[in-house]
Amino acid sequence: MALEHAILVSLLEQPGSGYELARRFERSIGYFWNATHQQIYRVLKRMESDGWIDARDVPQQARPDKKEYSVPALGRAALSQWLHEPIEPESVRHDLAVKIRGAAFDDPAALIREVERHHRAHTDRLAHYLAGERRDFTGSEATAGSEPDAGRELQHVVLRGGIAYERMTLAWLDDVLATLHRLGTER
Amino acid sequence: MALEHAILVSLLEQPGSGYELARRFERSIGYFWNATHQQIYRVLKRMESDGWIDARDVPQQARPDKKEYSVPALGRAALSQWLHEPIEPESVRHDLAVKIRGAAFDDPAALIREVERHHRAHTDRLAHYLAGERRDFTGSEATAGSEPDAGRELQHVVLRGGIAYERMTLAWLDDVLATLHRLGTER
DNA sequence: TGCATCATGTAATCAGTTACATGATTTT
DNA sequence: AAAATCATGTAACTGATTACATGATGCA
Repeated sequence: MALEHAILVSLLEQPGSGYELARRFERSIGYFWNATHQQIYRVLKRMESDGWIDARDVPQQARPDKKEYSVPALGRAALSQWLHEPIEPESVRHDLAVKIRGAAFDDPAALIREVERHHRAHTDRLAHYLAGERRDFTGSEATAGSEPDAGRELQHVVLRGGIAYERMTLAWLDDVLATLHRLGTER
Repeated sequence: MALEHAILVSLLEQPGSGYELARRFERSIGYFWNATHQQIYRVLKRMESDGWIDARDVPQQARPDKKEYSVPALGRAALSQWLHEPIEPESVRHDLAVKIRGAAFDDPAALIREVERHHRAHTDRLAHYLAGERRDFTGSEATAGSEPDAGRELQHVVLRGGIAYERMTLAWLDDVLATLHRLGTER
C-alpha cells in the first residue's frame, strides 16, 4: 500500500498530470515501482477526495486540457507519517528463479534462450541507468561552494542501487547460463 | 500468474500438504516467491479441479489427517508449457527506494534507523542462505564419478542468486547510510 | 492451564491487470 | 491516410491480504 506514497513523492519532486505521472512510472520512479495509467487515475481520485493532493485545471494550446496535481500540507503530513512507519524488508518475487528450478523437470537447455533474453534486457536497462547517471549526476559534485542538494543526493543513491542491482543480476545470469550449458554437455 | 507454477515445482521436488507448502513458502521457495496458507489452499483447490495435481488422504497418528498432493502428467504438461512461454524481466517494487527519495521532503536523518533495521534483516538472511549452502551444497561437487544431479545444480544456482542479491543489497545499504550521514552532518 | 504446532478452511476487502472507450493534434 | 502522442477515464476480472474460525496433540 504505497502507490499513494510513490505518487506523493513524485508530485513533490515535480507537480504534474495523471498522464505525466504514468510516464514517470515508465521511467525514473518506475525503476522501482510500476503502475499503469488506469491505476494511477483511480488512486489520484481517491487522494484528491482525501485532500492529499490538489488539482488545478490547466488549459493548453493545441492539446487537451490537463489537471495538474500538487501536494498540500495534508499530503506532506501523510507522506511524513508513512516515512516514520517501519516497513518489512521485501521478499523478491522472481519468476525466473521458479523457471530455473522447474527446468529440472523439463529440458534445461530450453531455458537458455529465455535466460539470454533476460540478459539482453538487463544489459539495456543498465546502459539506460548509466546514461541517466552521466546526464544528471556528473560535475556538480566537483562544484565547490554549492550547497548540498539533499533531493539530488537521495535520487542519486537510489539510482546507484538500480545500477548495482542490474550488475549483480547480469553476473548471476552469466552463472545461470554457465550452469545450464554444463548440464547440457555433461550428459 | 505463476503461484500455480511455483506450487507445481515445489510438489515435483517433493509431494506434500497445503500446510507443508505454506511452510516451504516461508523458507526455500519463499526466498523468491511468497504466499500465505489461505492463498495456497484456494489455489490448490483450483489446481485439483483442473487436474493439475492429485490429492491423497493421509491418516496420521496423533496428528490431524492431511491431504498429500502430487503432480500427474497433466500438471507436468502445464508446467512445461509455462516454461516455454517467455516472461517479462520483472521490475522490482522497492518501498525503501520510495522512502529514500521521500526523505528529501522530511528529515533524512529519521530514515537512518529504518535503513539500519533493513541492514540487519538482510545480514540475517544472508547468513541463513550461507548456512543452507554449506548444509546442502558442499562435498558432492568433489565426489568423483557421481552423475550430475540437474535438480540439485539448479537449486544451487538459484541459491547463489539469493546470496548475490543479499550481498549487493548490503553494500547498497552501506552506501545509503553513508549518504544519509553525509546529509546530516554537512549542514 | 496455557501456549505452540499441525492442519484446514471461509469471508471480506483491497490492489492490480486487462479490456474497452473517446477524442484532439502532430508526425510520417 | 494512417499512426503516434497527449489526455482521461469506466468496467470486469483476477490476485493478494487480512480477519475470522475450528479442533486436535504435545510441551512447559
